[in-house]
Amino acid sequence: MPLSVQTRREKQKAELRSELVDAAHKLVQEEGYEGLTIRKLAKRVGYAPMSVYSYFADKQDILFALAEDAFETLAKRIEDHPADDPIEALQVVMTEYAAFGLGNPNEYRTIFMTEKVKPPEGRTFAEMQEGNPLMKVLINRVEACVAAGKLKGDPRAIATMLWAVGHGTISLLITFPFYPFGDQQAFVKRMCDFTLSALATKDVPPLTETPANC
Amino acid sequence: MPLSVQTRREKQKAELRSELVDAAHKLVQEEGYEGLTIRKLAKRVGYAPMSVYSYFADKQDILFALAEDAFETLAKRIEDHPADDPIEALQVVMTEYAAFGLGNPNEYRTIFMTEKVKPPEGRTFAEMQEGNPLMKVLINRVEACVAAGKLKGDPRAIATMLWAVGHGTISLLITFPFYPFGDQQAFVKRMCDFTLSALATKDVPPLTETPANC
DNA sequence: ACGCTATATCGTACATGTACGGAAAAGATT
DNA sequence: AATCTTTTCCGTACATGTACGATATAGCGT
Repeated sequence: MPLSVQTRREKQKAELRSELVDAAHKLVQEEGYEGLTIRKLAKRVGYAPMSVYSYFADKQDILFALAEDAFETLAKRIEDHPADDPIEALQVVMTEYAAFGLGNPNEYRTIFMTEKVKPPEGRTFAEMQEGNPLMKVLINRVEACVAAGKLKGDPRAIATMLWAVGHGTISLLITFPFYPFGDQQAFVKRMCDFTLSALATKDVPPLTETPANC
Repeated sequence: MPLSVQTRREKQKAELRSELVDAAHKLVQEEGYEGLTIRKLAKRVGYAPMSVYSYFADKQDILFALAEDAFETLAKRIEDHPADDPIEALQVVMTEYAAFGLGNPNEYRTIFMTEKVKPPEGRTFAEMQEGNPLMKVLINRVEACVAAGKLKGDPRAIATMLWAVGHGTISLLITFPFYPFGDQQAFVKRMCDFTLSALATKDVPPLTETPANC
C-alpha cells in the first residue's frame, strides 16, 4: 500500500525537522549552548532564518527537541541498569537522574526549569509528564516496590514526591553551584536515602483532586 | 562631621539606582513582567538607554533588585508571624515560602531558578545564601527546634534539606502548573509535613565537605 | 584660575528572536 | 491544461539587550 500524499509530506517534514535538530546538536557541540542561534542554524542547513519557523514554533521548541533527545538517552540508560532489589532499582532512577541533571544542566533547565506556556506539538501537559518515559519508569519502579511490600500507598503520589525531592536537590545544585552543599554526590545520596527511608514508614494517600467547587 | 565627597557621590548613586528600581517596579505593575525593557525604563527616568548600565550590570541585575525587594518583604512577613511551638514556627516558614513562590513566580524564578554566573555586587555566593535573611530565619528556627529537642542534628544541614524539599515542591508547581499535583496547597502541606516528621526521627549529620583530594 | 583625570552620560552599532506579509512551489479541482 | 488553493519558504522590519567608544561633566591638584 502506497503512502498517501499527506503522509509522504508529513514524513518529509519530519525528516527536515530532524535534519535541523541534528544541525542544532552539532552547533551546540561546536560552539556551546549560547552559540545556537536561529540564524546560524538556518545558514547551516542552507535555509533563510525565517524558514526555521516552518519546523519549530520558536527557539524554545528547538531547545526542547534537543533536550528531549538527551532525556530519551537517560531513560534508556536507566532501563538498562540492572537491579534485583526494587528499592535499589528506585535508587538507580534517582542517582542516574541526578547525574544526568548535573552533567547536562542546559537540557535539565530546558525541560524542568523553564516556563511551560504551551505543550509543544499539541501534547497536553498531563501527557507530557505521564507519558514521559522518565516518569513512566519511575512509577513502574515505585509500583514494583509497592508490590514487593517495600513501600505502601499510591504509586503516582509516591513517584511525584520522589520527583519533587529529586528535582529540588538537583535544581539547587545547578542553580547555586557555589553554595556549600558539601560534596554534590553525597548531598544527592543523602536526600535520596532520607526520602526513601521515610517513605518506607508511611502509607501514602493519592494526590488530592481539587474539589469541584474551587 | 560632613560627608566626604566620595560618600556623597556614592549616596547619590544609590539614590539614582533606587529611583531606577522604583521605576522598574512601576513599569512591571503597569505593563507586566515582560513589559520591563531597558529602553522603557530609561525613558521613564529621562535617561538614555545606555545610561541604565551605569547603575546595573545588566538586565538580570535589575530583575534581581526587584526580586530581592520582594523577598525582603517575605522575610519580614515570616518574622512577624507568631508561633509558640518551634515546629509550627518552621512550618510557617515553609508555608509562607510556598505561598510567596506561587504568588510571585517571576521573582521566585529570578532568585532561585536562573543561572548564577556572578554574585551581584561582589557578594560571594556563600554570603548570598548564608547571609540571605530567608536562610537565616530558616536556620534560626531549625536551631530552636533542635534546642527544644524536636529535631536533632546539624541545623544548617537540616535547613538545607528543608530548602531542597521546599524548593523542589514549589518550582515544580511553578513550572508544571498543569501537571495533576492535585490541590497545590495540599501538595505543599504534604511535602512539608512528610519532611518534618521524617526529620524528627533522624539525627542529621553536617553536610560533608568535599575532600581535599578531589 | 587652569589644566588633568576620573566619572557619568550617551550615540551608534550590532546580534538576536521573531512578526508580518509576499512570493513561489506544489497539489487539488475543474 | 488551466485555475484555484494550500503549503513552503523567505525578505524585510522591528524591538530588544548590550558592546564600544566618544563626549561632557565634575572634582582635583597646581
